[in-house]
Amino acid sequence: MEQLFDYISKRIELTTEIKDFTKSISTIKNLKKGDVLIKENQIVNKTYFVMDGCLRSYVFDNFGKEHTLQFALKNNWISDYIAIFNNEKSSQTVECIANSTVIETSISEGIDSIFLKFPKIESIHRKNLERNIVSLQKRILNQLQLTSLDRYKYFLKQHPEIEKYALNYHIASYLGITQQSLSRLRGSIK
Amino acid sequence: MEQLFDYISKRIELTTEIKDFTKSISTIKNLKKGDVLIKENQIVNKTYFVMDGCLRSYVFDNFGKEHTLQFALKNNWISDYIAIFNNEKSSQTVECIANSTVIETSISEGIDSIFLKFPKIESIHRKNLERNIVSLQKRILNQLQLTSLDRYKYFLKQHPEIEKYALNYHIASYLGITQQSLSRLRGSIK
DNA sequence: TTTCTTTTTTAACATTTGTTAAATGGTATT
DNA sequence: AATACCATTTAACAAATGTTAAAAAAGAAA
Repeated sequence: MEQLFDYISKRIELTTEIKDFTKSISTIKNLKKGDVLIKENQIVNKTYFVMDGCLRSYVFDNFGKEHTLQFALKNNWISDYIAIFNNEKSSQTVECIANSTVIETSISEGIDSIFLKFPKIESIHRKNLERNIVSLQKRILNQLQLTSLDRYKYFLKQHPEIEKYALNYHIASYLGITQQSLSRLRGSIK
Repeated sequence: MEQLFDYISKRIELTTEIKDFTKSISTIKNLKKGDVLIKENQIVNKTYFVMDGCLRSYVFDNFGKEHTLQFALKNNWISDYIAIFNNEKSSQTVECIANSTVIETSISEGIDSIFLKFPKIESIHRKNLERNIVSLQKRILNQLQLTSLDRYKYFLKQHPEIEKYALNYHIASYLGITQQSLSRLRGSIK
């Protein structure tokens, strides 16, 4: 749990009270490759902080194809935030793509009520949201202006250790191309 | 100015103190089509709430092509948030694509210091960020799974009055296709 | 109206990416 | 080692989108 506090403390100092509260709603879990943490059409009241390993969130389209929204490596949060922020059932699947250790944090009492009790947590959360928006906007701009080859290169820079964990088709479905196209691109690099 | 307060009040009740503070850092501006509010490589210390009309934010790529990140219609905020949240110079251009009335809000004292003085504004901001993340994630998922024709249809639903304001190539550069391709798609609809 | 300017459409061709299917490579299990 | 299973690569062809250039349409200005 200290890993999470270390991570946050780099930006905002944490009181004992906040740490205790966070501990009270969190559990450390060891997960195996293939474990599914969130399925489609569920109520989402948990969010995950990756201590080690790799998780992936994705959706299925009408043809059953998967489209990857996010990879979460060490020190990243992952969940179905569309469901959480909109108070909807999940549309995403969150899955372990490697043996992982995570902190599972329960937000079943409602995130707004947490922020009411601990305004400092709202500040932490707010800053995370801002960083998240920056990276989502950058991803969109990349999608608009880069070729798929350049998107792939940029992706590898952004996710340095991803090739240890992710399959070819995981990455392709994040970039918005087929696994065959990605294979072609990889061939063209050499 | 009441339009902004009405908009916010639907979600959170506003005190006179907050309204007065907001007024003290805000000005109503009448703008003409073609006016540029933010240029590349500037310090960004303003954000804009559209009361009427339409603004657009976009970047230039290495070939001088424009890529649209956002259209802001009535009751929407727009600025270069990558610059603001990262404390960087602007990489985006924000431009009026129709005669517009906006509220220009100065955040030159730093948004963090504003939130320190008025925690309630931080809550309002936080909720806006959450909604923004939902729509950015949905846009990415659409980009991954929809054909350009379906993206175009979805875009029109999302921005009902956009055709009054935006040129063909504005929309194409938002969807990630050329204006010629968009023209083809429009032809195929009839 | 006429002219000038800008935007949109159309067309021919090039390039990229998708689709389908088969072959190859790798890993784990028996 | 042999088998089975899964992931990756390759190839041929189809479809979608980009590129370039010109024509048509729409708007603005004289």
